[in-house]
Amino acid sequence: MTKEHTSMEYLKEYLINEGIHPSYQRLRIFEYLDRGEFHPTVDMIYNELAKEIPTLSKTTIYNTLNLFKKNGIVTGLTIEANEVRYDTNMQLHAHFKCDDCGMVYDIQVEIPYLTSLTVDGHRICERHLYLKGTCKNCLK
Amino acid sequence: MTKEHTSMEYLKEYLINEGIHPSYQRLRIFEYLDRGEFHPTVDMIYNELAKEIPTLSKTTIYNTLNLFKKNGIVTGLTIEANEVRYDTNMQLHAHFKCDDCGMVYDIQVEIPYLTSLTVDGHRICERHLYLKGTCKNCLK
DNA sequence: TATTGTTCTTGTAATGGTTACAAATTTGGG
DNA sequence: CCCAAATTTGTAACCATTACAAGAACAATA
Repeated sequence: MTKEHTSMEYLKEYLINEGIHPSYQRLRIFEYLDRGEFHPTVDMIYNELAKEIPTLSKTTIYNTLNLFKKNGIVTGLTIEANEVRYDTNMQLHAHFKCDDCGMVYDIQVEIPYLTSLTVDGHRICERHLYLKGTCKNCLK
Repeated sequence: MTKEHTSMEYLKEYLINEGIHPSYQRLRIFEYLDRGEFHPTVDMIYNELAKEIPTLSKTTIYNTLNLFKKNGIVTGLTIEANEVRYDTNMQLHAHFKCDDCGMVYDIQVEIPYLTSLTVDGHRICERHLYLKGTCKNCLK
């Protein structure tokens, strides 16, 4: 998915094309993920969506995210050991996490090396580039 | 630390120089980590060392690894959400994890971009490049 | 060498994120 | 409208990690 805000109808089509039955919960979860550079955790998704979907269960969120991952439309970022953040932007890019405020930023990278299909004879399927430090805003 | 096997005496000096009191447990844990490209988990360290140090506690391993991390002589790799692997090689390098056998390989990288101190105005302190796929051996 | 305060280690219990599981609900096709 | 399949839900289980406090080892001093 791109970062532009997209209509529910479009997202529904998108899920169907990716072989995912677009149930109400799945659609809402995907829509929330796709809103921008949120990179939310399961808790963030739950806390936000439970306001509008009172019956929502955390298990559903886990199930849904695992389904999305299996179908390759979402990736989990394990920048920190104790929290997985989810991203719908499947294009090759890096992530910067601020140690102060916890914000995770998308970083566009131009590293031809990363697009290589193999390294030292190993076949590469996934690439994760994580940077940590103090962000722009917290440096002020 | 480099990847060459090093004597206990040298490791002891090294810990002292880094401001870490070299207790027996700390020394043995560090020695185990430094043996090669193991990148072991806490469980691996425990299972291996408990054979020779029957009183060893997992809490000690956690305490020790956290101390090592705080003093900057060890880094935790969060390639997977459910397991942290530990590395004494503090030089900038990437890691490749095989989805089949679970092995984690060191990858030497030559990416000037990664040594940059800032990106998009954020100050970078840590860099992690994780690759996943199928390793050389499992491809056969 | 005995003393004493400090550091280090250990076991148990608590915590928190994730998964397993089975019941309840919703959905789609005939 | 009804039934079978898929989806959602809540509870309980699981597992890695941390909190905590007691016990052991250590270092410094006299």
